[in-house]
Amino acid sequence: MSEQLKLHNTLSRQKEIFTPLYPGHVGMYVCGPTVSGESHLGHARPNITFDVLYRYLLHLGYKVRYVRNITDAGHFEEEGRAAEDKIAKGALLEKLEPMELVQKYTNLFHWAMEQFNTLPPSIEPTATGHIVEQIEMIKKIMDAGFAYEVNGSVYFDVKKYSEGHHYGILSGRVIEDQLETTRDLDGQDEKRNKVDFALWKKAPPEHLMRWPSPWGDGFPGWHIECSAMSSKYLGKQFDIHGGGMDLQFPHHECEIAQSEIAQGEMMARYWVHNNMITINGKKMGKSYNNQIRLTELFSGQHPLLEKGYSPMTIRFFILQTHYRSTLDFSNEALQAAEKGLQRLWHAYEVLQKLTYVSNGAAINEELDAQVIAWCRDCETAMNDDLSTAKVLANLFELAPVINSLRGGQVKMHELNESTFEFLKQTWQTYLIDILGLKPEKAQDSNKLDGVLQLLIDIRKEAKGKKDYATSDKIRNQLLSIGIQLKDEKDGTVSYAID
RNA sequence: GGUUCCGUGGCCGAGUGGCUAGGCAGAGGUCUGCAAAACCUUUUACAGCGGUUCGAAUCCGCUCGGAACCUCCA
Repeated sequence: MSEQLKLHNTLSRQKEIFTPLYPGHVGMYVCGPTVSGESHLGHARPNITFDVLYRYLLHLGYKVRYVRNITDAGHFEEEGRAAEDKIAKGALLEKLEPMELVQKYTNLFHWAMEQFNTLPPSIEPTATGHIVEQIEMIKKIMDAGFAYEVNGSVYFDVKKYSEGHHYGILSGRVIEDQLETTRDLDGQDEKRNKVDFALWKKAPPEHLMRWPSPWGDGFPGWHIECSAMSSKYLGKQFDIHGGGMDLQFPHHECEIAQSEIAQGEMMARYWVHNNMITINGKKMGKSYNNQIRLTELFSGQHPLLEKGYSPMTIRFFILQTHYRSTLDFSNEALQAAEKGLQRLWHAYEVLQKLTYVSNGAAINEELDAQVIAWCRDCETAMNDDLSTAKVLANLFELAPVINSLRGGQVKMHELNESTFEFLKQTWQTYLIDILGLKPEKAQDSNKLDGVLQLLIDIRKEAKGKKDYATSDKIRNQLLSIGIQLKDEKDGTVSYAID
């Protein structure tokens, strides 16, 4: 009775059973970052969410092509540098080279994603690398009569589109309302209607990024890249399109309209949107001036941060909430996550060291069944629209069982061997492979381990002689540098390094 | 104003008609030379008011409060 994966489809506003277009294969497109600035905590959410979806699809045995774009074309300026630029007209090297800026933030983004242990997408296309494809698509839309040129810019005619198509199908917007609020604000604009959006923008002389086109020098509009690149790599129609909820309108709505006209099909079948990260109840975003950059988050260098938080703590923090709920940032919540994750790691490490032994004594049927149930429920939870929070809750339920096996409160023979193997496999599969968490502490080198074993021995000898001054000194000094000794139930001593 | 969504115990957060969520914090206990860790036990819930139902945190209505989108935004 294996269950099927269900995903919440924004198009229907319901959870739907996921069936790929082509059996065994999944095409997934996720809107990536605009690399005109440094990534902040908000950016971590979609990338971690869709990384988990990607990993889960792989786990289910699908061959997945995961495409995540880099938006590196547009009206970019770097803060603090734009002003200088206008003055420094001299040497080429003194000027801001747009690709330099874009490269810098792309590198930073990649670095952060690596910290979060996200798998790289199969293809990571850039907007600047697909100008030709975008121009071609714009031409198609013009030929079809759904776009018009004004002064070297090209706009999509939303009003005309809406006469034969449902503009607002994704976001639930009503075109008439949009048109009405328009009239007052119209005027100086080149657009026929305010709802129209740019496919191509004419570049003013001082504009840094520019490419030649049939309509003169300019740069692509804000939505066309996703339509052009997704169809190039995933086909006219593909399975999953993901991104932040704030992209539903207008970005994804525009993508749908463009693709519909250019290739006559609804581009994606399942639209998956993650919710926002808030801070003090407000969305973290540029316009609110409340974003915490990832570099600041890791280092703790930010007025709102009491300390730095590791990438895995943040990943765990994000996965502890369902991806469609808002997630409120606070130091308290992050610190709770940090401790919770530590507990999970401890149990994971203990589990790695356990091996099954049985003396033929009776199985504790109740416990055995309960362990199986918690393990099985991980799959059920993931299938239910990626309930990562529930998966983690199950692992937390299992943690005391694991610790008890180590501590002796529960004997190994109380579990069936198959149950124990299932337990081990579940942690490996869900914690490591699917949720993508990984141990962060520096690999314990053999030498460090040797030193610690020596200290543990000396402490043991001291304790044997009731020389508690010495034994406590070893324990306390190690603790002060972040190494915690743990006296286990069975008399052995283990340690944990911060 | 329009569209959409949310309001769960000290904090964070699952759950969507009946069955313990979970984490962090707090309390008590076991263990310990004392601790820590670990294990066991445990207090405080479903914004308010009405309705549907044998039964609602869960469905419906209203009220109050909050958020997102409608402009670049993950």
